[in-house]
Amino acid sequence: MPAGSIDRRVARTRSRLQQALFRLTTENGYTAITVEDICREADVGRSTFYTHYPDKDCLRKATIDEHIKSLQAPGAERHSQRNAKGFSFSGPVFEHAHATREMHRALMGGKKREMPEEIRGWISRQVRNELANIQGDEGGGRLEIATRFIVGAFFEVMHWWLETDTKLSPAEIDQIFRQLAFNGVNAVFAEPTRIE
Amino acid sequence: MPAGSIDRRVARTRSRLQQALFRLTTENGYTAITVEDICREADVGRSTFYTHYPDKDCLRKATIDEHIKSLQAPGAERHSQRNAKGFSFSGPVFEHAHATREMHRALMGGKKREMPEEIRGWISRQVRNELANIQGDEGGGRLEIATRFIVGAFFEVMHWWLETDTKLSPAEIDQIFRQLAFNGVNAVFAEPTRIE
DNA sequence: TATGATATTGGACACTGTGTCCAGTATCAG
DNA sequence: CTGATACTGGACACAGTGTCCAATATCATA
Repeated sequence: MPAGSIDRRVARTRSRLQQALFRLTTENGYTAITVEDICREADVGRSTFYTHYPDKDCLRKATIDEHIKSLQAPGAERHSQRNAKGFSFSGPVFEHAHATREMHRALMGGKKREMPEEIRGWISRQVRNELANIQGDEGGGRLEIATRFIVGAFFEVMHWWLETDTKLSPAEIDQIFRQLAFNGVNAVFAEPTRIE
Repeated sequence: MPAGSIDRRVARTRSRLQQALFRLTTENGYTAITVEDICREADVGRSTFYTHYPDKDCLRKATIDEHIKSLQAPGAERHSQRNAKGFSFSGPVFEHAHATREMHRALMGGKKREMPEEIRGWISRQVRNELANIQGDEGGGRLEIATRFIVGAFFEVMHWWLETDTKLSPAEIDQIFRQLAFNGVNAVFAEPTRIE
C-alpha cells in the first residue's frame, strides 16, 4: 500500500460521518447531537466512529478543516478582488454562505451561536491582514480591537442574514456590512455626530 | 405565612446555588459544570436543587435575570447620560463589567463564548432603541442589521477586553468602541475610502 | 414554647450517553 | 488467493441526569 493514499473503506466511513454530522446539525443544532445519532444517521457502527475520531468535537473540527482547505485551493481569485473598496473577504464569504445556505445555517447554530473556533480564527486572520494593510500599523492595541470589532459584527450580521428569510442578495448585505464597517452608523443613518 | 414573602430556607438555598454557579463558572466555564458540582460547592443536597430549578440552564437564567433586575433598579442615571456622544449603554456596561470583572469573564465564557441569550437580548434592546433614536426610522431592514452589527461588535470587543490583561480603562475602551461604531474603521485608521 | 407546615436531605432508581475493548466478519490491495 | 486492515455488534465500566420517598431539620405563628 502506498504510504500517502487512503483505504477506500476509511474514506467512505469518514465521508459518511461528516455528511451525517451536517444533516443532523441542520436539524437540531450541534450540541444536541450525540455520537449515537451520528452513527445511526451515517449507518456506521459506533465503535467504528471511535477508531476515526476520539469524540464529536474532533469530527467537527476535521470536517471544517477539510472544508476550509477545499475553499482555499483556488486561492488566486481572492487576491484579485483585493482592490475592491473595503474588505476582500466579506463578499466571497457572503457568496459562499449563500450558495451553501443550509450548511452555514447549521454552522452558525440555530438560536444558539455555535460557531466553531476554526472558522472564527480563519476569518480573524483575514480581517487582521486587511486592516493592517489600510493603516500604517501604528502599534498599540488598536489593530486588535478593530479586528475583534469587525469579526464580531460580521458574524452577527451573517447570522441574522442566514436566519432571516430576507430578500437581500449576498452583494447587497455585503455592501451594507462594508459601509457600516468603514464609515460607521453615522454614515448609514442621519445627523452624523463626530466622536473624538 | 404571608403569600408574597419567601421562606428563609428557600432564599438561603437559592442564594447558595447561585453563588456556587458563579464561582464554578469562573474556574472552568459554564458548560463543564455539572449539577453535582454546583450542589457540592453550594453544600446543598442534589435533590434540593431539583425542587428549585428543573435544570442547570434554568438556574443560570434565574440568576442572570435577578442580576439584571438589580442593575435596572437605579434606572434613572442611565437616561441621564443619554445625550453623551454616541451610545448611552456601552459606557455603563463597560464600567459594570470592569467592577465585577471575574464574574463577567465567566459570563462571556473563557475561550468558548457562552454568552447567555438573556444578556444578549437585553443589550440588543438597548442598541435598537438608541439607533432608532438617532435615525429617522427609514423602515427597511437597516435598523435591524445595524443593531446586529453593533451588538456583535460590542460583545467581541468586550470579550477581548476582559480576556486580555490590557491597561485600557473602561472609559478608554468605550471611547474606542464608540468611535469604531459611529465613524467606522476609516475614522480610526488612515486614508478614508468612502463606500456607497 | 409547642405545633403544624414546609424545606432539606441522602439514598435508591431508571435512564441516556460516553469511551474502551474484543472476537468475528467483511473488504481491501497486490 | 492471501495477508493485512477495516468494520461490526455487543459487553463493559463509568458519569451525569432527573424522579421519588421516608426521615429529619427548620420555619412561622398561635
